[in-house]
Amino acid sequence: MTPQEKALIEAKANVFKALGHPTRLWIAEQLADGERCVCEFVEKVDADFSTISKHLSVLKQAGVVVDEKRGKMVYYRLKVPCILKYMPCIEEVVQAGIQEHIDMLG
Amino acid sequence: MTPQEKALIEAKANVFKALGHPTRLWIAEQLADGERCVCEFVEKVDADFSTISKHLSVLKQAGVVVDEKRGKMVYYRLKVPCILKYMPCIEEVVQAGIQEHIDMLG
DNA sequence: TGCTCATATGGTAAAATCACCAAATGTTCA
DNA sequence: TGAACATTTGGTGATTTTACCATATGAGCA
Repeated sequence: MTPQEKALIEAKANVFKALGHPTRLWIAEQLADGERCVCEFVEKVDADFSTISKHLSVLKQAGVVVDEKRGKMVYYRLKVPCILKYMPCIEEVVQAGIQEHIDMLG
Repeated sequence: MTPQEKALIEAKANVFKALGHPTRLWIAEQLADGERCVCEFVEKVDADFSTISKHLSVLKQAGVVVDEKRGKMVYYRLKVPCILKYMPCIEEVVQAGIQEHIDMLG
């Protein structure tokens, strides 16, 4: 594996890792139909302002979202919306796991 | 958010998390064109047998791969191949980040 | 049965992640 | 300018992840 290949796979893994936290995944899904300000997330998740802010920073640094400050507020949106096209496949993985679990019990 | 919704998003995040490690993502990509035995991974990655085995176990428990023992060897394959279908999008995220970095320097 | 090979599991120390609190920053408005 | 607001940053302790080593399991073969 060349250093370039290694760097690429690390960057890609980093994208998955960023989405690999329930709160961050939820945030990404919230951005499906457009931008949201930070305050909207804090309102809906029962978590500290700073916690949300740090999650957003992880998503931003992974390249999943971009932010824009307008007035007092900061708005976030998906940088590369195709990310969301992934979800049906992920749900398929989850469903397969659940089905297997049911089969095992039955 | 209902308990069901919460459980679903946690399960989905877990799939992303499983892919969110360079070695595990690499393993998943290796499985693109069919099954591989554990020994093949160990050969190509410079890591301990037990390390690879544990990564495989994470992927398995997340529902990404399935294993099958045949004779002395254990073979792994992708359970839900669509996982790989969206790599171009992930690469797009990464590329966008790199481009931005270049622009910033230039 | 006993040996060897392929893989898994348990233990452990170092590093990373997470959520909260407190304090800093930067923006608007009086 | 100064108060109020939205968000970020720094610090901390608890928990999780990771990679290695040593040991266990389980299959095939002598």
